[in-house]
Amino acid sequence: MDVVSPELNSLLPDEIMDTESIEEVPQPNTTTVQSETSDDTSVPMETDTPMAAEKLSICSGAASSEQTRSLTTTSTDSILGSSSEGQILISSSPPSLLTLKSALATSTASTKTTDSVTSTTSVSTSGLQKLTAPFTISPANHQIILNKVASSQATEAAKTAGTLPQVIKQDGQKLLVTTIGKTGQPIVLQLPHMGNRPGGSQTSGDVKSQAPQFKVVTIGGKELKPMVSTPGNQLTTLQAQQLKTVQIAKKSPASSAAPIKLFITKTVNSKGLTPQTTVPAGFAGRVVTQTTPVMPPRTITLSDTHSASIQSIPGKKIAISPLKTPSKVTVVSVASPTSSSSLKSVTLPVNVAINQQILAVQQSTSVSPVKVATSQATVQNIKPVQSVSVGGVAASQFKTLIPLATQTNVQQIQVPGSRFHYVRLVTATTASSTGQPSGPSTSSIQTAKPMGVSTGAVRMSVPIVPAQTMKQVAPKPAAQVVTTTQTQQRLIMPATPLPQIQPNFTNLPPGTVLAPAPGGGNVGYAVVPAQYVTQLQQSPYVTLASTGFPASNAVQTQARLPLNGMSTAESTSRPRKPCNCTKSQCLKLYCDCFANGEFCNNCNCNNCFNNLEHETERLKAIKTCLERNPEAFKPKIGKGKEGESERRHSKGCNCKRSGCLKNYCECYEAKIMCSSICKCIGCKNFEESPERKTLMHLADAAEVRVQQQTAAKTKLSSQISDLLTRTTPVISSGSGRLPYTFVTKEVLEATCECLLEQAKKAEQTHQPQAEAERLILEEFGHCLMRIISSAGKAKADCASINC
DNA sequence: GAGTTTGAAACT
DNA sequence: CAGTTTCAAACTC
Repeated sequence: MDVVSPELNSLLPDEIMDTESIEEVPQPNTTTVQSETSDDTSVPMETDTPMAAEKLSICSGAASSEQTRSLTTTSTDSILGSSSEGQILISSSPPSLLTLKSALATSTASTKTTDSVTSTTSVSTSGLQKLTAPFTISPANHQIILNKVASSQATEAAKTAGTLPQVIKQDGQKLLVTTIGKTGQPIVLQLPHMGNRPGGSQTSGDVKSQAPQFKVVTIGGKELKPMVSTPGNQLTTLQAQQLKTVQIAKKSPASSAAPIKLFITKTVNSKGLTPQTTVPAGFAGRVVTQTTPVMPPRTITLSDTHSASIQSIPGKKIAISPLKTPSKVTVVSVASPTSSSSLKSVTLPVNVAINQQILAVQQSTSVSPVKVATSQATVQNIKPVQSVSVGGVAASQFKTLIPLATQTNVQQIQVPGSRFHYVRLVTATTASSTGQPSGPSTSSIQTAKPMGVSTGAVRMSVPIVPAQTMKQVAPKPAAQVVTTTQTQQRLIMPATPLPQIQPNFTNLPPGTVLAPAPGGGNVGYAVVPAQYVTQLQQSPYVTLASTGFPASNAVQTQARLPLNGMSTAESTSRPRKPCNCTKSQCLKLYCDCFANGEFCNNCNCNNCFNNLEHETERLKAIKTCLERNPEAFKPKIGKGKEGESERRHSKGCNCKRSGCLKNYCECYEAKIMCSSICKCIGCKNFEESPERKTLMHLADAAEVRVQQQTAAKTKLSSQISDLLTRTTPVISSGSGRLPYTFVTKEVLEATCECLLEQAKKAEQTHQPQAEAERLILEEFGHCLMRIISSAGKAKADCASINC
């Protein structure tokens, strides 16, 4: 296997490297990949951090650099590889590592895209190596973006490169992958494109400015010419933080199909901060990274299943914003509308398995149900039009699944001041014009039937929805929240037309859900950043707006980030602690509720602004926090470096007096050891620490005691309850309580007979009514006395036998 | 429950 | 970036 230089590998995100289950799936079928330049203007995605960008692009043109590789649409296996070091490799070899195939390869479970026809794309390295990557081409304008960086940068870069729309032809189309530069040098992989597409670029000029060190090479026919060349692109070392982008643009030659782009962008943080990867859908394919022998193989799988009948839909884009939390996985599936769509069957599964992030986007028409395979080898038939695939995810990882129920145009929406990316979904009917309201009116929100994908660790994220936003896009009754039988999936919220939302986007807090899209049966569900994880269903705090709710009462969703250092199950099962803030108005990170992305609920705080009533202030506060620290809402406990503890504090603690053995210490509180990045003094929170061990033993013992006590209480309660249920109710009588079961039906009948007899007697004797009543009541009293007497006697007998 | 301690967050 | 202040949770009594 051909491997790009280790230095390049080092640039790849760690998440990518963690990906497992590289699967070779030779795809015999070679199908035509068509993509067409779309008029859609992609919404630039925010960049987590300004960085130098390194870009891999598969573009038309001849590769000039030494590490140039060609991607050819042939029946061979193609490999896109990246090393753990953040290096992105596109290597091909007969025994290809990377396979672009229609099904999600991660799972052995059969993932069938019944309607889709797999096209094979081969990647050849310098003509010496060929990699076949079968993939399906999505409708026009579909874009797949794996991006941690602002899309704007990528867009700009694309503009500079002048290679926006890329077209992959069915046969013989050649893709050259040029790895330019050595260590740290930007690599651009770009599919051959038909022509420039102004405004359609996903990349922004920021790339150039921020990351002068990337080089884009377009391969046009046999001629290779550098698309972008910056001074630093040759062998210079990348900046501390570098952006890597893999862009694959597909464009149908003459068809109306819009180009499909695949961007894999990574920002490499010199500090080793958790990089994030976003995979926009629209293109299935599998990128297998890590061919480096030294590094454990990590795989990014992009499976692109494309039926031969597939026709690209112009203006259709899917951009998945980078995940806020590395440990979260966002899965977005966009389903084509069942309506009269030109598309007969489109399956655009994108399965990306990245260390802690997996983004899977699969798009298909309603006509062709798609099976989704999860990493757990779980294959489900999702409703037609919806399919989500997730692969290779660790159990503890957070994942967000947001199916998009309709054929939609997806646009990235950037919220100024935040790093969150939003996805806009536009129904197919209005797909023609991007950026315009797709739906007839917001008032009509159709029933959305989001599907959850069964992945053990998958959970739906429910972003916080500001009331303000919801006022405009308040979910209509039809909106449905569907959860699968699987454990951790949660919510799905319908996407709303951009125009309605957009005005508020600047104020949207991270995790805001784009609301239900209007328009006929085409309701899209937009995901929103995984930043906020929902408390839906499980949480008593969650309030979902329901049908008929006035806009002002619109959804108040309790969103919650995974508690730091806690697993999903833990965070969800453990009740949230109410805060006691008094001065911060619960709008600063002092407030745990706010810090966790939650609204205050049942708290003890004073002058709380962390609620819908003060959404403006709240949004402003969120923005302020993010400006101050973009990582502010990220979990503090993340994955440590290789060889270190699995979990560690992202910043480390600064304890001075607690010895890091009290809950003052965030590390100790998270039940993790202090790490090298901690600045604590007198730390005793390390593996061999006797104090810590003692403390742990005590804690364990205490926990055991608590559990035992709880169990005992539970058992006792159960017994009492059982006893009460079995024991008939009693009536009080003197010293004790007598079971009223003595008042049986027979007793009642007898009593009534006695009373009737008394009445008859009075009637026969022609007693006045008053006298008759008195006699009856008197008899009733006698009856009661006899009953009580009998009950008392029975009780005594029962007690004597200890019953 | 009040007061103290602690360290993160916020501020300068 | 370092020092200081503010803040709320953790802790003690």
